Amino acid sequence: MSDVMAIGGLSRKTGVKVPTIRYYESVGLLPAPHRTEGNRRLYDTKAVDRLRFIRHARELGFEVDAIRELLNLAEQPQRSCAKVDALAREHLQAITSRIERLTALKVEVEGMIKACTKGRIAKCRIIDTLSHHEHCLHREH
Amino acid sequence: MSDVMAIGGLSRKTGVKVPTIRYYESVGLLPAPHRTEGNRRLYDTKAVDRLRFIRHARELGFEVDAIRELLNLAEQPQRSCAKVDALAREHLQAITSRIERLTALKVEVEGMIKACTKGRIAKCRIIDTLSHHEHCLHREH
DNA sequence: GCTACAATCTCTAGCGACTAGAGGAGCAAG
DNA sequence: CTTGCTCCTCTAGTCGCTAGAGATTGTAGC
Repeated sequence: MSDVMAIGGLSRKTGVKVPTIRYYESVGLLPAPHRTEGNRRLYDTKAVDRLRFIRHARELGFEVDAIRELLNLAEQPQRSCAKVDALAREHLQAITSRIERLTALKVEVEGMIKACTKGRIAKCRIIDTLSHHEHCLHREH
Repeated sequence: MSDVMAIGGLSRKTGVKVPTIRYYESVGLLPAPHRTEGNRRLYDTKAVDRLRFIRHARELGFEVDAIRELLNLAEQPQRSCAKVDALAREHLQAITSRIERLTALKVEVEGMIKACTKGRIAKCRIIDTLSHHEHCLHREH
């Protein structure tokens, strides 16, 4: 197995699309790799690991800025991982509040749909609810 | 109470920012209003209602395309509201699947954080988990 | 060596739903 | 009359990519 590959090889190994890899380079998640004489990017297995890390963090919903920080931290093995923990907790908090918000929306929309009597639009409870916020269970959205 | 107002008045009455109102006009959610001689937009109470409808639907997470459809339907009171019902159900489905996905992420991130022993990054379970997808509970994210 | 064709390069623009800012004109109050 | 607010249009930025144009490089078959 060759441990040096072009961008297409890296793409196949990680499942990350070629333009996305270039994008990650442009935003500083991946370092600019060596190039061939013909100006093509050459990657080694370290790049594979790093890209898998990025990909996995993205799948878990971490934002690019957070991933940049995580990558920096990962390169300083002797440091305390308190910062890493904090970043993860921050992310967890963001996920939790998104879930809460969506759940509240779900309740409202479900209520709207249940009220629908499948009649004419003139009497449509859904249209009506959308027109009048005060019909909502919660005012805070 | 004057029933004709400039864009700032409409903004104050609905809580929608001025540039957002102009944006809604540009994407066809609000019709182009009459103008004064000095080229300023003039709105009436119908615009207030329509904007409140838009705003409320947005707060409930409906996308602009769906809102455009809902507004068209709302203008045809004699039609059956089956389409409205379908749009709402579609939206509910989207909310539900977003919640499911986020809940799965939450479980993973919580697991990661719990595994953290607050030591050095070299042994950090969070960094480790991010590096190795196979440590995850579910493979499908 | 020559010819296809695939892979890669850079650059620009698009998505959705706004938001921010520049630079200029209109308008009411002091 | 001038200050200061509101309004106008236009452009560009946000986020994380994705799609495409047009040019170049590399490779496989003949």
